Amino acid sequence: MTATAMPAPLPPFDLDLLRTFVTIVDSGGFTRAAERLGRTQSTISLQIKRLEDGLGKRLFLREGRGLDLTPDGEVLLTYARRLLDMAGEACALLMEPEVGGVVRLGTPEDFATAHLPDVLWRFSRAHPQVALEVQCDFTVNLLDRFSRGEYDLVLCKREPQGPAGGVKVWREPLFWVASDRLILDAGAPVPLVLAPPPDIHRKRAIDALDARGRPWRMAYTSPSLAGIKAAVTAGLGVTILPKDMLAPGFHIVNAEHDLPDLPDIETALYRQPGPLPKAVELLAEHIIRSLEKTAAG
Amino acid sequence: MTATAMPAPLPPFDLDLLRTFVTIVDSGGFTRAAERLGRTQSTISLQIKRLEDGLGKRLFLREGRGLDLTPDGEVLLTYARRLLDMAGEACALLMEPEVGGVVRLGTPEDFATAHLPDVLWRFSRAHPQVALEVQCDFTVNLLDRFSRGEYDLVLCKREPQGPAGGVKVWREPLFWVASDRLILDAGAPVPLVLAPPPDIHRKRAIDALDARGRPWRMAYTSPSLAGIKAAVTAGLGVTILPKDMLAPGFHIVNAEHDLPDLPDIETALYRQPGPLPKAVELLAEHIIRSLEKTAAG
DNA sequence: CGCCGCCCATTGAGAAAATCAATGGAAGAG
DNA sequence: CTCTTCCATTGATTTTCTCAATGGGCGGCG
Repeated sequence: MTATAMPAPLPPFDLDLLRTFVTIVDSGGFTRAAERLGRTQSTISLQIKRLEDGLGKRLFLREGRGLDLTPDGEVLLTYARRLLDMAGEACALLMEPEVGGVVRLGTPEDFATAHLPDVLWRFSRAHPQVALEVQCDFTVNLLDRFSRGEYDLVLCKREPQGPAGGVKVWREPLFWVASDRLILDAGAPVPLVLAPPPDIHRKRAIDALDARGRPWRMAYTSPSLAGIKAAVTAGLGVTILPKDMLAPGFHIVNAEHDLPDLPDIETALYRQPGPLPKAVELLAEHIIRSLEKTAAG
Repeated sequence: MTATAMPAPLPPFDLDLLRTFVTIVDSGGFTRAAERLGRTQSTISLQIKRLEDGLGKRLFLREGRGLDLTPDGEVLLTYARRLLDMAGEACALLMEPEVGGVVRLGTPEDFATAHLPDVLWRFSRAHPQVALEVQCDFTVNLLDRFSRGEYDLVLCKREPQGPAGGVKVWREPLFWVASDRLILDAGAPVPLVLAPPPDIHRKRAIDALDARGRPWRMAYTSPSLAGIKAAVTAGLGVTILPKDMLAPGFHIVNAEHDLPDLPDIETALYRQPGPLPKAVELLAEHIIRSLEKTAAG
């Protein structure tokens, strides 16, 4: 799935050296750090020399008696701690017995189709003992069932300035789309192809048109993304979709038909409050981390 | 500042090995990875062996032709990528010329007093060329001036389910506190020691008492935390504070005087929209990272 | 003022580890 | 069946890391 990446630029880092580095800072001296790490003092000294030479930056100010960090040393220190923490975390996770259990995830159908397959595939490979129960539904239903505890996690669409509490995992602009077959007179009501009422896209579309005073009519209603795409392909009307969910033959027609711009759609991950089973935490972490790389601000 | 930490548990990680590992995954084979990394194939093979032996886990399934990751390998892969990314980021930051400029930070006074000194001290050591301009004010004023662009960053108190957009950096419960000297009849109005009107604590206290139908009177008003503490110490009334801000001689009197529980107070960091100067980004990152370790959920 | 102790830097030798080139074995392609 | 491809293994070579010993700077203390 991942494209071949560059061979990595120049990371001359050695976690052992970084550990020595933070140990020195925490214990307040080369000699004490040597004791704590079970090495000789000269080894510590050389390790720091290696680190400094590799970076081309001095890390400590040797002012006779006391040790002091240089600005660069201070910067490196925070990263060193984070790197060591993360390494320890990874290690702990790997040493742990395989996680198992069930995770119930609620998500909008379109999001599941567009962005989740790869994410969930990777997760299930990493944790084959975890049973995933993914259900697709409308945002309002998702939130409703979530509040009744029927899901451990839900992904929900929300307004860019929507309710807090969740972690934003995705954001993208929405466009009006139609196929070539659509014939639309400038004066006629806009034929809409949308999901039935509790759908957030439906609300978006109608609100935007009403705000502009543009007449519209509901041409086709389907709860599934496939149904909507079929209707749009058939030229029955226009719908709204994010850019990367266009089917073949679809075009963005915002400009062509003078349709109002739509606010961005934001998807957030919500988890049940309180302590959660390991498997749930892992999936939540995984979803957030997997999507944060690609999600536009 | 940081206490001597444990010597680190069991860190058998080598970033070079991890880089080899992800390169294999990305390029789809030991041999190709060897070319890309400028090593021989046998070296790659031994490096993976080292990784696997060190972890005591197999990372690849060698099924004749194709390579496949084991579940453990899949887990390690995500961590390996994150570790390498972070190392690269650290490297890039260190190689960059020293950042300079001015950062204007707005913050509530009590938060600045309790949590910021160490955080800002470390930042100024890491980036001595950055001039920090910290101003303390009430939340409403902070937000107001922030919206006029007078601050690059603001820390603001908000309700646990407050407005989105900021990053939560702190959360803690609030308590009613008083000193020994306070004499309070059960029936008499509660004497309050609070900051003047645009203060969020003031609103909290009054709302909670009103909701309970409990009479109160404003006994003392001071815009500064020091003034409030002085008044409470003098026994003039009760105020509300987070647990770790109690002055000597203060006690939590929620139960003793049957005062209503208060919702948690949450502090969030807001930054101006759009691209920001490097120094501002760095300080924002630094504040978030420094506080996330200690902040309660 | 000068001695002593503490702490970090340096040096050279020895030990350990990583790399390489070459070879072997297993599995798919033709 | 043969040929190619790919990973595992082996032994020699080179590099790197560590150690013990020594040197230099600085402050405390007599």
